[in-house]
Amino acid sequence: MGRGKIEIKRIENSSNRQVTYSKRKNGILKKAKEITVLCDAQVSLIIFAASGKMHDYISPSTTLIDILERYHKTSGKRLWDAKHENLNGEIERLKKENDSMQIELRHLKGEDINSLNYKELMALEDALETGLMDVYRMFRRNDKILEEENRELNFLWQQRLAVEGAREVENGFDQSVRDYNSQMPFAFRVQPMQPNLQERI
Amino acid sequence: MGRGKIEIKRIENSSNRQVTYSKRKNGILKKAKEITVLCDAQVSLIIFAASGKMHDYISPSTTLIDILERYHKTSGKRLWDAKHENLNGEIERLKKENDSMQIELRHLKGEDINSLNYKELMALEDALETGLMDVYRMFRRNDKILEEENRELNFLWQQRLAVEGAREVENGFDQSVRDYNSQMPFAFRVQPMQPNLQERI
DNA sequence: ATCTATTTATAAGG
DNA sequence: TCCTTATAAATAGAT
Repeated sequence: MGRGKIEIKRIENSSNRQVTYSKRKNGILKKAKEITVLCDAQVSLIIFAASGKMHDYISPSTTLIDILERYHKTSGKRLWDAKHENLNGEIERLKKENDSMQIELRHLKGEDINSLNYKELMALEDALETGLMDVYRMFRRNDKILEEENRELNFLWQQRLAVEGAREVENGFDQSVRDYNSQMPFAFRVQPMQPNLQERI
Repeated sequence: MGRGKIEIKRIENSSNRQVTYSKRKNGILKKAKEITVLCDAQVSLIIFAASGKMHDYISPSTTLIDILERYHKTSGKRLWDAKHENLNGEIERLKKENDSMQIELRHLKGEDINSLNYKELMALEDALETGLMDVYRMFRRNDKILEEENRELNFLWQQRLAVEGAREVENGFDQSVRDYNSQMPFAFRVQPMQPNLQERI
C-alpha cells in the first residue's frame, strides 16, 4: 500500500525505517482503537521502537492489569506470578518460624505450659535452669571485674589522698579533699554492683 | 475500506460484529508482525473478543514479561508492583519480628548475654525465675493429680484382689494374681511421676 | 509534514 | 468460516 510494494523484512535505511515505524505505529494504534469500538473488544497494545520510545493503547473499558490477569487465566502463562509465588512462600515460611518461636517464648515465660507433656516439661526446666545459671554466672563475673576495678581505684585514691595530705600540711589549707570527692564520678566509688548476689546461687 | 464506508461505532448486528472482529483482529496481528520485522520494533498485543476469546502477539525477540518490565520502567505505572511491594513490606515486618524473637530466645537460653546491661540482665533473671517457678508449679500439680489418681486405682485394685482372693479360696487355684499384674498397664502402677520434686523448690 | 500513486484491508454479499 | 469484489484506508516514496 504505497507507491511501491515492499518486502516484509528489516528496512535497512535507518531514516526510512524510522519514518515507516512512525506511520505504521499510528496505523496500528488506530486499528486497535477501531476494533475496540466496533466490536466491543479489549485490547492491550504496547510498542517499543528500536530507539526505546514506547507507545501504548489500552481499551478504555479495562486496565492493563485486568488484561494481564485475564491473559494469565486464559493462557496459563505465569508472567509475574513466579516472583509473586516466591514471595508468598517466603511469607509462609517466616510466619511458621514466627509461630514456633512465639510458642517457645511463651513456654520459656511459663505461659501455656499446660499442654506440654512430661518430657517437654523436663526439657523446658533444663533450658530455664541453664539460662538462669548463665545469668548468675554473668552477674558474678561482672561483680568480680568491678570489684577488682574498685580495689585498684581505691588504692590509687588512697595514694592520692596521702600526697594531698602531705601538701596540705605544707601549704596549710584543706579545701582539696572535699573538692576531689565531689568531682569523683559515680562509677568509681567503691560499691558492689549487686550486693549479696552470691547468697542466691 | 470495503464496499461501503462505516462509522467507527459499535456494530449493532451481532453477526456482522463478529465477522468484522475476526477480520480486523487478523489485520492487526499482521500489522504487528510487520512492524516488528520492518522496523525492529517490539510489540505486545493482547486482544480479547467480547466472547472472551483471546488472541495475542509478542515480538519473537522479546517476552511479555520483558515488555511489561520496560513498560513499568518507562511509564512509571505500577501494574503488579502494588501487590509486590505489599508482600515485600510484609516480609520485612516478619523478618524484624523474627530477629527480635530470635534474640530474646537466645537470651532466655543464656546465650549472648554479654551484651546486656545490668537492668536488662535483672529483667532476664526475673523472667527466667518466673518461668521456672511456673514449671515447678506445673510439675507439682501433675504430681498431685497423678497421686490422687493412683491412690484411687490402688484402692480399686486392692478391692479387686480381695474379691479374686476369695474366689481362689473357693476354686482352689492361684494363677490369676500374677496374670493381672502382668496385664496391668505401666501407667496405672503406683509410682510417683517425678520423685522428690518438692525438695527442689 | 504533505502529497499521491499504489497497495492493502475490509465491508458486503454469497 | 472462506471466497469474491468494490471500495475505503493505509502507506511507500517523493517532495
